[in-house]
Order: sequence, then structure tokens, then C-alpha cells
Amino acid sequence: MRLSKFFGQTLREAPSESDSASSQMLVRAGYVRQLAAGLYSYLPLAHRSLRKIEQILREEMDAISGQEMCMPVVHPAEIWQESGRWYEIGDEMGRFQDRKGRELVLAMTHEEVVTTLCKSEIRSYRQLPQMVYHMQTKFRDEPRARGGLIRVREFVMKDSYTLDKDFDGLQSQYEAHYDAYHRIGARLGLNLVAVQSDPGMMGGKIAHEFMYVTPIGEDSLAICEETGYASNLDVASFRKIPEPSDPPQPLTRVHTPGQATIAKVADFCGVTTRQTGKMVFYMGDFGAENPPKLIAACVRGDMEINELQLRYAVNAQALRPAETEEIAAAGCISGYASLRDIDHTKAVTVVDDLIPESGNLVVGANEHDWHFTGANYGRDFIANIVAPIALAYDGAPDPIDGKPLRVVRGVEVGNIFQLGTRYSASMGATYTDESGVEHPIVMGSYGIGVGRALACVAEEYSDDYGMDLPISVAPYHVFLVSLGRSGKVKEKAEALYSALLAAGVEVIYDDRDVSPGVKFADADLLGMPLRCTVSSRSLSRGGAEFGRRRSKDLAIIPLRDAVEQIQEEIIRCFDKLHQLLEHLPTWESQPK
RNA sequence: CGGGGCGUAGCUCAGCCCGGUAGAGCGCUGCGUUUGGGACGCAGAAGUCGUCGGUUCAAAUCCGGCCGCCCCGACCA
Repeated sequence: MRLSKFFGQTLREAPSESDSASSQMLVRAGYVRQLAAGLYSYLPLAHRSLRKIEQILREEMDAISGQEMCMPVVHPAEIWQESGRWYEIGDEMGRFQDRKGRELVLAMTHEEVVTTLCKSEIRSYRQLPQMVYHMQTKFRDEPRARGGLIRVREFVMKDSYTLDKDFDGLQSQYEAHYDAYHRIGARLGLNLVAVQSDPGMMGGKIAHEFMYVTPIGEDSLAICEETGYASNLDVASFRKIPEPSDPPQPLTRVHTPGQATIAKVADFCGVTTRQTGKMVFYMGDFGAENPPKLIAACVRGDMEINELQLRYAVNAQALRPAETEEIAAAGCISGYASLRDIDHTKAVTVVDDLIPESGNLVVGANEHDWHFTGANYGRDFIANIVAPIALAYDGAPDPIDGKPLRVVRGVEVGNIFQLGTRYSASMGATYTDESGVEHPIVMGSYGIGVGRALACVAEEYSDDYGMDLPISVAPYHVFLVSLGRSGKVKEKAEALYSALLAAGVEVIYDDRDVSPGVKFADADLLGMPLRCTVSSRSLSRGGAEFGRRRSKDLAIIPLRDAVEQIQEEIIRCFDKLHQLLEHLPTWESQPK
């Protein structure tokens, strides 16, 4: 590729709409252009990188017996109605009608289509197990696209689907994906951390997310390097250690004027926040046929509510913070609320499982400017439900060995779900076993966002000058630049370019008639890992300069050996990257 | 969906308070000089000031509606 013919241009300044390093660099380097919120065009450089990422995905999926196929982006509504997700999913699903008024859906994912195919293709246990995959566009009308390429509305995902006759089969294909995803991360130059995750609307019980840890991530993770525990914060558990307390003391009403926050009241009463109980109120949505109900949750004062776990504990479909009037309707006073005086029929009352183990708490007295001291669960207040509803926090003891958890941010590059029979049962995809009995097929689904992976790689490998992409992802391996307009330099550079092309080296050649500063700046920006410079200076020293991007110590390589030496260096780059494959985490090595 | 910000040349932005000729830098075009880290001179092209309406003799500027984009939150198979 000649840079003089390149479709697109580099930008000295990033457009104001992009924020993260990855987005800014990809825009400045002419890889991508935004068309609208969450919709991007991928220019030739990005497209080459995306194809390379896809090829890595393809190789790793094929290696675990995947069969590549392709399913449509537009689906009839009926299959989504059959699975039930037509009704469960809201505005994030793109819906439209064809000319006859038939309801159509833009694919958010492809479980429904795979399951439909199972109905026509899979009849017997003899046809199982199976693993199919494709790389196909998804559309999700996110309420808010953000972070440049990290969260977009239209994107290509590699999604694979496993079909098994039982859960043992599923488990084995799940583990194969678990290991394959680590290999994919390594080949992309990304350290992906597998964390336990919430299966959510995918159904099923076991799920992992593969996270690229970065401050710009949207998800919070709780991880412990020492024990290997790693979980999405949503589902993270931790050891709960009760605060030592004296034998139960009498419940005492205390005047606490103006002490409406936990910190203030703890300070006022001379106790730590660990010796207080904190009330948080939500309105729970229990489905269309049930009225919304107040949820009164209590955690220890130093902790926060894990809303997902609370939602599961009360079996609600959704939660939102309650208004002051809604709290008052159950007989509680905001800021001084207590489970002692609440009407347990008007609210679902929940305490974290640490509360019954905590003695002599300071809690609200349900009256302005009054609290109780010496409150003890069971004697002074109770709840409908006792469940682990406290959110893990930085420094919390991990559940395996009590070592401190670290809470970090991450971007979800991939995920794996054990679906079980969630789709096959509702849609009637069955096989016949050895004894002639029909069973629903046991399914798994496994996704990796291709564009998101590129964004993460760009984020990881950016510096002040541009990107320094791994050899496996860079659109070209070598950036060849000629300096000066002397006929000899141009001639030699052209000859080297032709020789590299003839040898099959992926090279981008800056043949433009611009100043050296511009060429070097663009070379730095564009992200090719290797650079080769031909100039009168290099020629007088015996050939071309060659080395890593922005490297200070550049070797002079004679032009007659240049192609060979460049090829060898490319191989060394790949070898170095592939060394990462040697010590990857595996399913076997993760803590159980 | 709640809160905040922004919309002026291809890009980054000034001008808006205080209404009256639409600006700068970068980029682009031409000519000349220059060529190892975003060169310089001269000449030039380029904008329905997001959009619709209102106020006014007069609106980029004041007022209102709408649209779009960004950020925080809610949401996120």
C-alpha cells in the first residue's frame, strides 16, 4: 500500500467527540470515522486489522472443532416470540416491518436462529456434540453509546454455539472455549481476565466474562491475584467478618439532631460505621401482573447494596430508587428509617446476612433526629429475607482464602454462557437419545466483539505519539519511508518496496512528497510495529535503517539482505507474542 | 429516561454577555524555496453560523420548539 494513495487522512488533532486514547488514536490515524452515535465506518486500515482479528478467532474456533457458517442479520419476529425474548427485551431491540407489515428484528445475537436450525438439522444423539460459529453484525440500540468504539450500537461479533446431549458435554465445550479465549487474548496481545459473571437474560447458571482490565472499563471487577478469585462485582462474594461486639445491650433511644447520614451518626454516637445499620429503599418491579412494591434493604453501615443480588433475593424484575413519599407510605422516615417500625406487609424487607451476626448496632429510630443504639437482629428488628446483598469492596476478604480483593475496571471483550435448555426447551429443539426418548438440546453460547477487541488493543498499545500495535493486529507489519527527493533515494526505496511486496511482506510505503517530520509523525501514529527508512543518510551508511517503531537504536541493513532481514524480524515479533501462549491460565488452573 | 455541556470552513476553536461587514490556527489548491522529527513565502478556494419559528429596522449573537453530538447517572443479551 502506498500512503500517497491511501483512502483517508491522518488528523493532527482528534475530533472532539472521541474521548478514550483508543478512540482518539483510531480516529487520528484514519482507521475509523464516526457516522452517528455508536455507528462507525471502518476505513481500510481498521478493516485490515479487523480481518486479522477475525482470522485469529477463526483459527482458534476451528481448533476446538468449530464449523464456521453465517446467519442473517434480519430475523422474523416469530422466533424471538417463541424464545420469549421478544417480550422480555425492550427498546434496545431494533424492530421494524417489511412491506407486507410482517414484524422483523435486527439481530442482537443469534441463539434464536441457531435453535431454529437445530429443529431442522438435529434429530439424534448421534449428531451431537456440535459447535458452530459465525462472525456477523449485531445491532443493539443502546440507550447510551459511549467510549468511542468500546460501546457501539452496530458491531461484528464472533459468536459460537455449542449443542450437546447433556451437561457433561456442555461443560467440556465450555472449558474448551474458556481456554481458547485465553489463547485469543494472548494472540491479540491482550491480557484477558476471566471473571465469573451474571448469566442475566441469557439464562443458565454458569457464565464468565473475559475482561481487559483498564480504568476506562465500564464494568467493575473484584479480583485477587493471590488466590486467583475473579468475579464481576455484580456477583462477587466475599467473606463477611462480624465486628466484635459486647453481649446484647438494651435497645436505647438516642437524640441525634441533624445526624441523618451514616458517617455523621456513627461519629455522633462514638462508634465506627461497622457498628451501624444502613437502610436503602427501592421500588421493585415484579412483572406486569403484580403491583410495584417497596423494598427495604439493610446492610452494615460501611457497606453498599449490591443491587443485582438484592433483585435476585426479592425476585424482582427491576429496581429503582424509591421516592421519599413511597418510603413514607410504608411508615418509614427517610434518613432515620428502621426495620423495627416498618410495616412488613407493605414492603419486602431484606437484611444482608452479616446483619444477624452483628450485635448492638446503631440504627434509625424512625423519627426525625432519633436513633437506637444496641439494636440486635431478632430481638429488636427482623426482615422477611436474609441474603447476601452487600457489594464487595476494595480490600474485602476474598471468599477463597480471605486475601484482600482488589476492585478494578474492565472492558468485556468476550463472554461464555452455559445456556442449558433455556432456548431449546422454549423453542422445541430436541434430539432423540439411545432409548428413543426426546430431550431438549443442551446449549452454550460464546461471544467476542471484534471491533471492541481492536479498541482494547489500541487502548493498550497507545502512547503520546500514536499506536504501537502488536504484529498480529497491525494492518501492515512494516512502515517503509523514503526521505528526500533525490532520485537515487526514491529509486532504492521503490525497489525495496517492490521486493518486499514480491516476497509477500505486508508493507505500507510512505512515498509522499512531504517533509520528514510529517512522515515520522504519521509513522508513529499509524501503529505499524516495524519501520524501515531509506534516505541519503542511510544509503551512505550502507543501506536502509530498520527497527522497532520509535526505536532509538536502528540497525543499518544492506539493501540486498533487507527483505530477508525484515522477514526474520517479523517472525521474531510473532514468536515473542506467541511465547505468551506458554503460560496461560486454563480452566483446570482456575480456583474452583 | 434524569442531570450537565456543546453545535460557526474538512479538523480544533474564537466571535455570542453588550444585535449592525463571519474570523484564527491547522488542513486544502497554485507557484517558488525547503527535506532526518508535524518547514517557509506569496497568492487563492472554502461557511444557509444544526434546524424551525419568534422578537427587532437589523439575529451567529436575544427568546422558544425540535434535531444532533459528547459527558455523568439510570440502563446494558
